[in-house]
Amino acid sequence: MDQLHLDNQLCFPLYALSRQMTALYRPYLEKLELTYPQYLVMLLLWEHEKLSVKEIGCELWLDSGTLTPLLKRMEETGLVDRLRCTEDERIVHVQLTKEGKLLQKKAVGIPDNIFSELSISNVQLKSLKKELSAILNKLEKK
Amino acid sequence: MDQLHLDNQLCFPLYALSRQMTALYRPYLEKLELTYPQYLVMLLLWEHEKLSVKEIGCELWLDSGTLTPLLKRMEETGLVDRLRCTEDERIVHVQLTKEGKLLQKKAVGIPDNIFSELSISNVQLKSLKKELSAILNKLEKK
DNA sequence: TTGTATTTCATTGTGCACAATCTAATTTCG
DNA sequence: CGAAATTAGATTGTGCACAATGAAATACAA
Repeated sequence: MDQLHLDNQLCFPLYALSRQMTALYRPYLEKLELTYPQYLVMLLLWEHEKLSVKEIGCELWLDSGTLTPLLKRMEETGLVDRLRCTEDERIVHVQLTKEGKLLQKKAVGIPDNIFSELSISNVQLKSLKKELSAILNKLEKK
Repeated sequence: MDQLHLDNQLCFPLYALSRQMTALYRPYLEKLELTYPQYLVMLLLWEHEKLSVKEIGCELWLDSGTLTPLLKRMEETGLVDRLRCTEDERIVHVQLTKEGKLLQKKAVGIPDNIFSELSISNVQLKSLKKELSAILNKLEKK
């Protein structure tokens, strides 16, 4: 029954570390009044002028049941606008408000701060990221 | 602003892969009527006759706000007993019922099934687990 | 011993995640 | 064209996570 020991599970450190990493981000994100998933949406929208809910979900591996209420909260706090597409009314486009765009300035330092708290080498960080991404991309999206 | 690109974040693949991994477990765990965090509690209790809520939280990095309702649900489904300690009434001990112990037989095959779905080498799996655990253990528990 | 601090768990409230279901819009195909 | 299938989001319900607070029991110090 060795496989059933917690120590022998890959998934557990993945699960635990993922939560602890978002806990590392939390104090920084609180200053911007963002949660970690909201921060991920902001990262996407700082890169792309306009994205549909579908596109955001595709990037973040999240479905509308998660994104719809999350984006509504972000709309309420004035970070994004949600616009029903006129050509295809099934689609909702999301884009940053002026305030949302300005928030980028306050977020610039976050990755460096997190990195320094981790105290691992840049090389190791990148190889780890690569390994995790490789596994992730092998898992089929339903 | 390169650091603010989704692709350059370590935390994102960690977050996304963690969720996708629990999604891999889901079909197997549904047959046992367990969620992934409940499965982690079962792993601990299959190894240890009796654990306090505190000890479970310490192992899984979860607090009572998460564990209390989770353990109550597991008590309702008949997997565990929750017993207030008589020597120190602040403590609640958790232990498996007969049914809970028997469930181990049905769970034995799960890790191998997950492993085969991942299609990565055993060596890579172990080194990855080790790296993640190392980072995790460097992060201070509050 | 008595007041204070600490420990352990429970409770409340908010925000994800995600399955299941629904609605409306669009596409496809006979 | 018109019915059936597909697609994009929204809704509902359940179960985590976790901050903040509270309550009760124990430890500890003066």
